[in-house]
Amino acid sequence: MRAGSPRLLREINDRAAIEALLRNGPLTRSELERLIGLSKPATAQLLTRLETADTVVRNGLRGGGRGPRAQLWSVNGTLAHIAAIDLTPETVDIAIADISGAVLTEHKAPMPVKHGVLEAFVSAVGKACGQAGLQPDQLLHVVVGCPGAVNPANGELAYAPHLPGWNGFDMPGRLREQLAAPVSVENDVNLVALEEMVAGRATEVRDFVVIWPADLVGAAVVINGVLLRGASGGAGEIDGLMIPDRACADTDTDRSGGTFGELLSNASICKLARAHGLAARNAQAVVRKALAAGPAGREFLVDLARRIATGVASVVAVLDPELILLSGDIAQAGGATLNDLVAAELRQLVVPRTPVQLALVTGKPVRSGALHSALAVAREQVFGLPAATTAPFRGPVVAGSPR
Amino acid sequence: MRAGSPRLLREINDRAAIEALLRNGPLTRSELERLIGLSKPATAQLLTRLETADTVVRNGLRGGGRGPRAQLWSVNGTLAHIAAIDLTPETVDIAIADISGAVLTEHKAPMPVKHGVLEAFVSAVGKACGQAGLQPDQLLHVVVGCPGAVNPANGELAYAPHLPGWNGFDMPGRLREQLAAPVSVENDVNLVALEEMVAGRATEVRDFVVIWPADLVGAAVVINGVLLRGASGGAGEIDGLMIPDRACADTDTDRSGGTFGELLSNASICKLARAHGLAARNAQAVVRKALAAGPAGREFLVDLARRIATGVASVVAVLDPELILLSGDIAQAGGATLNDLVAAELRQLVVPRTPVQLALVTGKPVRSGALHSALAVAREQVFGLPAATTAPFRGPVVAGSPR
DNA sequence: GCTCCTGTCTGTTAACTTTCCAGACGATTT
DNA sequence: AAATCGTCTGGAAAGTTAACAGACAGGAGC
Repeated sequence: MRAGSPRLLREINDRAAIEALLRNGPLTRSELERLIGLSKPATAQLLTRLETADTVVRNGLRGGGRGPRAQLWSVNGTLAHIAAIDLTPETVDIAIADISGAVLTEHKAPMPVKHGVLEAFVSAVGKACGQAGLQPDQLLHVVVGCPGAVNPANGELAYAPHLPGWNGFDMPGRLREQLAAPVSVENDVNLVALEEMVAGRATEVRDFVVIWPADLVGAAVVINGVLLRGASGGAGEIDGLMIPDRACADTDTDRSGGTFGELLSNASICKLARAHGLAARNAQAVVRKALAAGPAGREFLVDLARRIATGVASVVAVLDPELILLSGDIAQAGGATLNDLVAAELRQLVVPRTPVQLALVTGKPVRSGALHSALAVAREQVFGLPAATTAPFRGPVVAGSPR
Repeated sequence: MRAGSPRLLREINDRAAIEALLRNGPLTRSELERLIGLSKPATAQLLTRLETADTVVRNGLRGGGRGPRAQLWSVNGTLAHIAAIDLTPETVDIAIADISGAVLTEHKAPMPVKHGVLEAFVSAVGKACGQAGLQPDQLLHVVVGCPGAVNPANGELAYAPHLPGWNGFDMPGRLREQLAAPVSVENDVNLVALEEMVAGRATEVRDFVVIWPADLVGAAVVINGVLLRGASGGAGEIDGLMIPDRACADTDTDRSGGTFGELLSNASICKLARAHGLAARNAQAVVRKALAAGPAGREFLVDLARRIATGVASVVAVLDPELILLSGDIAQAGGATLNDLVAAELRQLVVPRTPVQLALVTGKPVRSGALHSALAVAREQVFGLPAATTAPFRGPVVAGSPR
């Protein structure tokens, strides 16, 4: 720790004011006073200083009460812009926002099946930027959420990415080069977790895990309010976890050495369903069918829950989190029924009584999470604000809407 | 974030000075200036202020160079005292230290087999305090390291504690009552991890896991330099982890559903050894014998390493830590050979190439870890210093030794 | 071997700067 | 008339730069 002169106080107070303005939208001077705890003259001086530095701007007047109309202030959004991108095998979904968090424009485009993905991606970003009146190289930061995880050593997508055409090269490096803007690539489940922490089920919780049972099982781990990425970007990559098959129905699996991913693959789940007399073309459909069917369906769901819970048990044994969130197509299809079955099975496997809930997936969690992630990077760079999401964030400010 | 007046500067600077003095032992004013970055008059004023508040004391003079002898300053150790205790089924090992980290006295006593453990414990603490010229109720904080983990809900020891006589009541509560001092009870493996982070193999690493393969498998998880305890104190309690038995030799285990602890129990390891033609009365002895034996011994060690690595793989899949440390009797007995076999097996199970090393267990890691833990609590209370061990700690100051 | 000078370091004092606070005052709006 | 906004004035708290007196080691000179 180092000591500081009065100059340090300035920095602390400026940052406090900027953070308050970002969080709580346009504010009058007196509101800002109360939020950051400075006196009237100090706050006024601070605002004029930040205004001449172009950091804050006047944003209308607040009337209504007695006395003269108060000046409203907000952070100058045009200081910097960011892009948040949800990249899937089928589509790319782009949002351009300014540093205040206001979304300027959105753009969605299909991705080609195999060749030319990079070109399609870059042109979609270019189009989105154009709609916002920007060039891609004016973006302060770009966050791309996609399946898989980037290996920090060589930048390649690892952990069995389901993104055809994106393998075998330094993905963030190539994007950075093509867009002439800083790019970071983040696992999609991690971004969902970020979003759940910011505006979903995990706002009151500091340690939680999002589990994504699917053809490619993923998980995101949040410890102490900070997303855990892992030494090689592989935290939460539990697809390869070796777990025993504890399903009651015999589906001929090698009971001594299945991976979590194998046990929850489409094929394996459909096989399990057939053993219970159910048939459908994929896991999601099977689960829906089982919910509609009677006792046989329930038995299948119990077996499925046992498989899921056995993997979740490993996570709970290692981390003992405050909360487990289930997300993804299968969990959504299974709804509260499957969720509760997993919770019940989990209780029999581990000592902690960790609550299991369905993730609150509304809207576009991956893109939203990417937006928050990019904003955190940009705000750290521009304002020196700490990027760790500690205090609850009250959601982005909508452009031009005074509160 | 809140803003601050000049008074906040005082607090920041005082804390910086106290931290520098705690870390780097007795310092002259000019050394302190350089460390915290204040000017000469400000530092001098700060020291006289802290001296009149009894927070720092003069600690001899530094001669040798030109000019007058410089005054040495250090934190007033007598401000508060703490106790660090290593509690095992057989013995209790107590150290009393002051807030500067100087150990005033040590005391070790045997524990009774079944009855009267509480009384024996309290009397041992009383004796240790007496040697230091204190009463137990003068202790600002007491940290007890022991096997198992305390359930925060009711204070009872959980996770199959191997501490006879300590079950079925609110352990920290009862100790607090008997000693009339604040007590916290911490898992012993957690304290070993803390010690490895402060002065062992993990000083350069922020995310690591200590694995303790034994009759009761434990693990300690450190994320971002902070020990993870878990929502119900159960983080790292991987004894109950469901893993398949991947040993080649058939020992008649239920391949579909063993727990990690069952596969590494004394009985199970001896059975595995017998399948390889080795016999001894406990796991530690078997491992030693296998090291001495030839190829058959090696085959057994490979099988043992497969069991250990399968459990470790679950941890790596969830956390992707920078480092895995093996500790405890079995790992010690197996030495580098077993360590390397585990590392090799682990590579076949997971994507990350997590290094596996033997813990650097010298001296008394549990008691030492308890000491650091108690000091962190005391320093937070007395000086308002943040308790998270972020910056590397350079070891406690030995009583009365000027540097 | 002794004395004295010099350079360097310690610790203190004084004057100045930066930052914030308390309170007063005029202007504005209901 | 009452409340509120924005600004102004004087002062308090904290730190910085600069200068000074005193202490001590080392070397020069005898």
